[in-house]
Amino acid sequence: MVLSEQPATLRDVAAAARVHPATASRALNPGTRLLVSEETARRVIEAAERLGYRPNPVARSLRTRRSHTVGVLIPDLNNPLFPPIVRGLEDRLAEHGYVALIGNTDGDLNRERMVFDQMRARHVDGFVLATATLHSPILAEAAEAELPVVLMNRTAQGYPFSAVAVDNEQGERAAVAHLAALGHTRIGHIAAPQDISTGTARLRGFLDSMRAHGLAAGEDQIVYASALSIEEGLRCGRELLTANRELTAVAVANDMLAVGCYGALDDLGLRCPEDVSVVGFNDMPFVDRLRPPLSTVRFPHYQLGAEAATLLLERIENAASPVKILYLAPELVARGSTMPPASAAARELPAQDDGRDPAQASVPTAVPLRRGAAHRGR
Amino acid sequence: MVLSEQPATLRDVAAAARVHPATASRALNPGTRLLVSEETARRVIEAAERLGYRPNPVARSLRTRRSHTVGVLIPDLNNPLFPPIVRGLEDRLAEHGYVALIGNTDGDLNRERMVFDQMRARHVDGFVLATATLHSPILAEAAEAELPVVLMNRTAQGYPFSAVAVDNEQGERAAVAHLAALGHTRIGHIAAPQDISTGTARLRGFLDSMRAHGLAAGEDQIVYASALSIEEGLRCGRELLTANRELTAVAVANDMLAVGCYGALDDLGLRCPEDVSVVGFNDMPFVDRLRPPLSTVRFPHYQLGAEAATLLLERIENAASPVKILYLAPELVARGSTMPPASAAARELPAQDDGRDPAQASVPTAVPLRRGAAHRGR
DNA sequence: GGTGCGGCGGCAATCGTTTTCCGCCTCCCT
DNA sequence: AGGGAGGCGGAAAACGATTGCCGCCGCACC
Repeated sequence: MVLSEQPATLRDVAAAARVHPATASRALNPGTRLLVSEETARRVIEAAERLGYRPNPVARSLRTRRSHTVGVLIPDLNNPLFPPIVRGLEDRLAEHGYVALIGNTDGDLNRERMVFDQMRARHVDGFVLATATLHSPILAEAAEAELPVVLMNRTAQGYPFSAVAVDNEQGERAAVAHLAALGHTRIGHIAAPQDISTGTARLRGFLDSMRAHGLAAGEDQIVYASALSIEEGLRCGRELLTANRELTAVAVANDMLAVGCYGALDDLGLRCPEDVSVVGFNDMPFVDRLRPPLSTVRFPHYQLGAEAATLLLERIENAASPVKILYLAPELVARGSTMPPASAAARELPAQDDGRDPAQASVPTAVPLRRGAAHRGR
Repeated sequence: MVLSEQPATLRDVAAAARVHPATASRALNPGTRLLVSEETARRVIEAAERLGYRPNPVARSLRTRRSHTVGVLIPDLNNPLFPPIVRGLEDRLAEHGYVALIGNTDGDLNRERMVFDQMRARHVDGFVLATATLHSPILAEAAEAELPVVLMNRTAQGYPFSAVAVDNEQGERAAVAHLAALGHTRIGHIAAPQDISTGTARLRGFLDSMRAHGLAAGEDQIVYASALSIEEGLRCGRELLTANRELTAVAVANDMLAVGCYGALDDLGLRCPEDVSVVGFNDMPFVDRLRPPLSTVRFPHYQLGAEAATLLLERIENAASPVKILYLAPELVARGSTMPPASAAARELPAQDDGRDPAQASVPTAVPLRRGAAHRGR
């Protein structure tokens, strides 16, 4: 590579290799390389190398109508759940020469429309939407325009979009099963917003599992969050636990809400897990650093993003490729925020799927009491 | 706006308004509008409106060599410190019609080079680098190529780049002053990597302030982290506190490290804040949710990003604009992780800037002991 | 009434690629 | 030896905007 004022263009390469620019183009593109003789290709490639030629992606995009850019709409990048997902997405895209344009929407429809339009104007080749709600107008618009779209994490009915999501029903059932196995019978639920697929699926999982365990699940045991924020978790936690003092456990549909719920417990003078067990959903980063470490439902974040990227690339490369819906299996991870209810007799705890006794992972200052009780019971 | 198969081009608009495409272009661009008659401009604009004309940014970029895109290099997007900063950046950029291309580097030079080259190939108009280290080869390269660059959060000596950063020395001095005011005399420091400006500045602030308070600050009181991760914080915390059992407080140069340090305290059977006070740096999201809530040094995250964007836009719009270095003032926020050392006689605590007694904010299960002890001491 | 000037807007080149359409040359087959 | 086929590569037209240059027209001044 030689240093020059202006970066080398295809014409320069062609001139250096004594061929026509068209030939140089063919020689340089793997797809059309077989159209030129091996000798010519070699000469062109060598010249390109020597001049440090970098194809101008703008010019290429103009001609091919491909920007090798995809738009990614994230409801809230401040939620630490998303960065690892985005990482998986970006890495997979990068393997194929694509880059991601990240847009925050804050769950605000106007904002969502703005960034969506902005990205369309920039001719992104497709979209990964982590913002789907029941009433997203942009889904209909994207379907209408036949844009390649993949829904990520949240799904939506009635659109011809590929999607990758978590089996939320199963995940929430596992959360309830965990609490039930510990001996809890009066379990509350803080539900995520019901215009989001994760909200309804997890609520369904909760109700299903409660019924399957023969436990009552009345309307007074459920509080509906209107957003996925710590503040909203605080509000819901307060409401649920003041209205329903007998609850010994809360299955929270989202870790951000669960973090808020911790705050509510503090406010009400309740201890976690001694007075109330809490289980979240998502296993977002840092919840294992809380006191007590949060029991929650885990799914592979990075993979979710990577799979979404793969699905989108399939649709971009071949518009006729089939629509796929991919579900990732969730897994309960028991930590310190769940333990048997204070009223329950001490007894053998069931083995946990990550091999850790939940009591061992809980607050040092709190665990010895419980562990002692368990030992006495033997 | 009328719906059509192909999106309207400038030619379509021109045809609809019965003018030449060149005239339409002039009429549509605010900068050149005064070159056409008011009547013509009106007609063109009206036609554009009617056809739902959206200028093709790719074609425009090809001609103007401006992509209205800037590259942003982030050392670790999983660090929750960065999302709010990026938000500020993106919002400010959006106001001026620019979008950000976000790139993670993981503190890996190879990765950094890859995304940097990738972004240059895409003809970004400038860079915001939050990844500067003493030895970043790309800084020299960017300077050589006279790219518009703004350094964010981290600075570097000897480059003609604008920068926006925190006054890290002052911040760390405030952290030490806080601990000293509580009565601590044996204070350790977990230093951030010394090839990063924040690492050296905070260490300098620590040493300065220790000296100013007449406190010893020997080499055995300092451990150097080799990365800004929780794991590294864990390692450093263990090392510092096992080597130096008399420490009653640790000033940690970074919140991620501080979170790891919490883990080290647990491992060693030490309680925070009763046995060891901890103060971090950055006030990244969620540290107020830890138990105990982390005392730390705050700076305005969103603003940092927004100012970086402004600085970069200045440089882009006018390459001759002066280089500016902007420092944001930090502010100590005292939470539950700091209290007077156990050995100190109980006494009036200085008023905290957030109005909360640090003891009140700490772990409910732990605080009563300490609070009781304090009461007994009166 | 002629000349000059200024405002408006058309013409065409240009940005750097890709791709379609051909023409040429070679080689092989009959 | 002639003709056809096929491989190779050149010419030129896109893609959709911006912009330097220039011409036209009208008005004003001498």
